[in-house]
Amino acid sequence: MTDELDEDELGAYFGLIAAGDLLQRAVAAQLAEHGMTPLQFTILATLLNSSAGLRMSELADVLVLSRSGLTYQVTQLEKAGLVRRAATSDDERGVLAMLTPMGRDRALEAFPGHVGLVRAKFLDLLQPSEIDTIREALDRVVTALRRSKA
Amino acid sequence: MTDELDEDELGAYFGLIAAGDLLQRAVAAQLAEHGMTPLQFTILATLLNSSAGLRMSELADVLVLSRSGLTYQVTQLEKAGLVRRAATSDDERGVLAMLTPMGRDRALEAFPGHVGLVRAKFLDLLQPSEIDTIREALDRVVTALRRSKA
DNA sequence: AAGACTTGATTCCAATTCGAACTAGTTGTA
DNA sequence: TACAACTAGTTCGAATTGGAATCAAGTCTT
Repeated sequence: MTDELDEDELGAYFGLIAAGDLLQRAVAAQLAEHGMTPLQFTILATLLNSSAGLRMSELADVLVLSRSGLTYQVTQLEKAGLVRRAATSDDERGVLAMLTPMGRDRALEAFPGHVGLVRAKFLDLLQPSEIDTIREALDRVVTALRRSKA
Repeated sequence: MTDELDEDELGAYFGLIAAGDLLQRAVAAQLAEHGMTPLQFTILATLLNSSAGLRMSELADVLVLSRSGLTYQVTQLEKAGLVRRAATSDDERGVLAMLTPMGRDRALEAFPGHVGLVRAKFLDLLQPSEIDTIREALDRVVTALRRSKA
């Protein structure tokens, strides 16, 4: 019995994976219109809340991305003029990533459409009680998975 | 109000993305012990149900993977001796991918652990009613997203 | 204060993925 | 039948990602 999943279980599992993937694809398609990938949007959105900039390491940790991967993306965003690197005052080794004015503009431009898509393709399809259940249940799952990773 | 998401909405959205990602990572870590990636496992598992083999195109479509991506993976699996290619009888252009006996063994070996992980990190953390709600709600989301893609 | 760890970030390399171009076999049509 | 359009699969090139190695700067121990 442990080596099988019944209809409902399989449905919930596939639903989770498929819904997550498809939603991310839809988001990707939409962000492409703004000339950015989901990861790049996430970086910009994160920096939007930190006007003083964020350390590369902090940013990588928040985004659960490898250091080298972040270095690559920040370099891309820098070439595109959306992000700039700055030295940290205290630690000579540190590098701060922060938005350029254009980066801020582009992030703010992309935001409404992103939120609109999430609403249209996800939240608007659910009852408030379902949103509640999903939030609560998946939070439990996320907590468990994060714990077992450390 | 449309350009903001409240706590609950954000929680459900992040939960969906995070739970999906983390679960896939956990699955990946486990399958790595069997020397395969999630995609490779999915390919093997799919072929497990088609003893006569599947056309490359069909397989790519089922897995929502590009043709070239599948070519690459099947080549890898072929090198590993888990899959073999065969000619189709009717269409000279066609190629069938099918499991080797070893491929079948390896897929069957990996299966219980995979199911066990999905249970331990996901299903066992949820009430039956929650599983039901998630399955139903996400199915609606998946349907909507698939429709808007075509 | 010197030498040994540790830490922040980048560089380099291998793996994976997609799309475009390509090859070969099919189908349709005049 | 011959030519055009199409289909199946592969190959090639570009982008992305993670891990190992590397470099520079801090910190700690003695």
